[in-house]
Amino acid sequence: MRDIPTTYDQKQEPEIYAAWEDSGYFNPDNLSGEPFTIVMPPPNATGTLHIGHAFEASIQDTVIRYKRMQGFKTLWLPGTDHAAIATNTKVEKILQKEEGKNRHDLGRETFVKKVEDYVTLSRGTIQKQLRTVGVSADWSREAFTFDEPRNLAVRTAFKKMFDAGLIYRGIRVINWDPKGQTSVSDDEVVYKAEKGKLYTFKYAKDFPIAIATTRPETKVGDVAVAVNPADKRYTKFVGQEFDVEFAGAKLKIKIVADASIDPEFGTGAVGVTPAHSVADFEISQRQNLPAPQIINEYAKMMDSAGPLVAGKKTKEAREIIVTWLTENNLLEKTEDIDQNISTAERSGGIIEPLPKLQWFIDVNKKFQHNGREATLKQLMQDAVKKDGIKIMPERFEKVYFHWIDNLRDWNISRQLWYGHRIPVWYCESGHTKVDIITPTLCKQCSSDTPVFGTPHDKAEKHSSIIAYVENTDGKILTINWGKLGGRLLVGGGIRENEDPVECASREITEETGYVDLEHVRTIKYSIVNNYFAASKNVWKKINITALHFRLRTNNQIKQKLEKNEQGKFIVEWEDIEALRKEIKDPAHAYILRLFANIPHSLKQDEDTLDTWFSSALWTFSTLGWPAETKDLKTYHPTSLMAPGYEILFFWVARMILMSTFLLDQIPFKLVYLHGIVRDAKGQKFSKSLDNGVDPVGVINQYGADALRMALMVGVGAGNDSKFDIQQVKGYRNFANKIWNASRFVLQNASDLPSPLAGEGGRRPDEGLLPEDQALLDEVQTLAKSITEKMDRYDFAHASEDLYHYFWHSFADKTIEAAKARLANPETKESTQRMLKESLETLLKLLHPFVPFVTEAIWQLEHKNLLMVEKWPAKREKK
RNA sequence: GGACGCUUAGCUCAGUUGGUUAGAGCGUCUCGUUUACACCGAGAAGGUCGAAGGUUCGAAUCCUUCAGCGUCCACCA
Repeated sequence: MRDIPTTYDQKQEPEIYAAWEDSGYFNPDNLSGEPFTIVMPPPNATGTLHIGHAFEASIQDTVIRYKRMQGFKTLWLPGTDHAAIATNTKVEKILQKEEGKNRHDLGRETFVKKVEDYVTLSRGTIQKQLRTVGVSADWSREAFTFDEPRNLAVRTAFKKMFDAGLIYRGIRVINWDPKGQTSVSDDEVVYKAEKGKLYTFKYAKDFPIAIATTRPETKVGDVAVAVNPADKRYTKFVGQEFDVEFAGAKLKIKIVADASIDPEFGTGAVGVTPAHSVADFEISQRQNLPAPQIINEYAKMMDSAGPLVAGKKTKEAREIIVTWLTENNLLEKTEDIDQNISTAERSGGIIEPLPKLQWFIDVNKKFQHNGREATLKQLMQDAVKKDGIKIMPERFEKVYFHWIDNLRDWNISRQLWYGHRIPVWYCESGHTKVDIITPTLCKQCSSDTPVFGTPHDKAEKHSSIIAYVENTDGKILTINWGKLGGRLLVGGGIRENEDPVECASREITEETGYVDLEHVRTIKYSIVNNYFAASKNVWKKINITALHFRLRTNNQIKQKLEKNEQGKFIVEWEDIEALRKEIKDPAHAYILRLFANIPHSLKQDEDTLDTWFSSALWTFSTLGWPAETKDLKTYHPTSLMAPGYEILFFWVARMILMSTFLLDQIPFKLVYLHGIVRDAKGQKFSKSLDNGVDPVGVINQYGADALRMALMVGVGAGNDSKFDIQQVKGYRNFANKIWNASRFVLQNASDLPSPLAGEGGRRPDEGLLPEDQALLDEVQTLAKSITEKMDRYDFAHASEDLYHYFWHSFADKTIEAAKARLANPETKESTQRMLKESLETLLKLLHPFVPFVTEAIWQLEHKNLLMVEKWPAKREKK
């Protein structure tokens, strides 16, 4: 009898995980076969694992493990999200609480540093927690939405869209969040039902038309009254202008006819407040009306609102104006109504529509795409209609199309400090520069003022600069450029570990790689950001410890560098003064000009990008884009995306937009939308309810397998589910059942000669009694049925079937019946073989769902990992 | 206002293209300590499938209407 403990101890899970991770099989470089890719929806870098994460991770891990066993080259790429707005808000709160300061007290740089420190501290917590769930993700490829490679992707994407005319800057009435002090996109606005009052009034006694509003305080910003052109009651007034004195403000109200007005509603006339209502702003554009702003970013009335309310909060102003209306006998009616107020999704602040200069992505603009005219909306529609993206469950496809139909231009700029800075620079002369790399000079200006010497300048003609960087290993990587004929030469074929002297000489003598100043900036960008252009499309990360310059005349290069190391000096890149001191030779004057004689310096746009802009690039920015890396070619389009349905618009739709536009590829083939995990009563988990469950605590108590089963069994795509700890307990018992059934088999079949069926040696059916063969056939039938369900992504039933078969057929019936047969020498061996083979097949089938306990058992008998065993049934052909 | 989803045993949910006595888990009850497991086994009770009407030889399943619950979208001043 083998000595195996009578209960499965989930405390060994971390050890098992370590064995998987150490095996290298999380990394597809160590696997072969057709690629199968999932890029993980990145949890917030500052977050901690909640049940929803555990659920999402379980789904993906189940798929990945299944596909890996089936022989796919599986990549599951993990990462975290910088979640600009959420993180920004979080740190501001901490700052307020601990130091009583706001971000402006610190200043941009200090604040951003503080946020980054905070992110560094908490980033990684969630990865550690994900490991406890058992995720078999390739940590070597881990990405962050706000690291350098992703920043390069963001800038590249922005520039490409800008160049295509799809990104524009303009003044629009946007959703302003006074609490978070930023604009937010339409999707980040959530409506809350509230009781409100509808006031019907006239601006002045002699004003001919009454209007209705729920926000009297905005009426001091009115410029017109709009009526339906077909409304006979008002036709005679259209075109007239009235000067009115309204609540202390002098207004000029024009009567205009606009088809958007519903004559049936209220008085059939609308007071138009262009600056503080999206709909009114549009009317004002059509009717050529001004848009005076009367509410500021802090939701306070501005001086332009008139002396009666200036400086007051909107709520106070409302009361003042209602009082004023009453006192002046202008208020005709006050009705109680149900209305929706707009709030900011993250901060909860009440949205104040304000006119602001912002960046937008134009979703309706036509552009050339593959020789055809298209809009971004069309690209998004086609991706699902005909380019092969499948959404599960299917009903969400309808939701998706409906969303696209109603989509307006996407406001992508945020007035936050933490996030990808908008890659746009402005110079004093008013030039705008959009670029991937950070420019230091205004190209338009500098083209008027050459920064380099003339081609005929002999001294300059024969000089060159070599710059090289040292990495931490003391290895030298070179970046060098020289100057020939007044043009700057940059080494195009920079080689790793190449001797700087050799490189410089080679570059110059071969006269390769003529480039302009732009390329110098590219190099500079790469150096500053620790990225090194090893060749045209390959970016390598290096650790720069020092940046060196050597100045030598061309013909002396080799000799001097070999012999005279005193020529070497170190400068800070931007430290022009240091450089000036070092460069004494007037022959190198042009170098000074390169750094010092800057015609117009550029200032970067203050705004940052909507966090979803960088998230939208996630499927390919994680694979190396914009470089055409091997990963990108191998793993994109990805196979599966499994987010919650609540981010279908925020994220899934935007990934489709970016991928189809930038790569001309769909980002993924299948979207499996999962539902929300609620508490046992069906309520959402929330801080205010304090009903949160810590999955790590659950795992510590009952094991990851139990948690995973509880989350997966019976939960279909798109369905919300309820989390009950009783269920987890039940599946912990199941894990123990697997353990003990296995224990029985191993203890009773250990004297059986290995290897077993199929693995060389005897044929599977050789010498098997018919009744045992029948049981094996039954398991095989199950394997087939499970495989079918897995291929349909029907984990709800696959897991349930396995649970049921293992417990109530294999354990309760097969094993029970085997007890007598094992005692009989006639039937013993056949029974042993049947038991062992059944068990092995069942363990394989169970592994994607309960990876730990199955692996633990497998390790009792095998050297190889169950994780990479072959799946026991053929793949469904499609 | 528009769209979608749900309503089946005490609870949580399955029920594929309509086909015999409607299933599972948990819970409840009864019995049981047989050398895999009490984190167990054997067994039992428990449902006129939200309501009404229709199609059909036959409806939990298809159609219509209604009710309740829920979600998303739009938002009218």
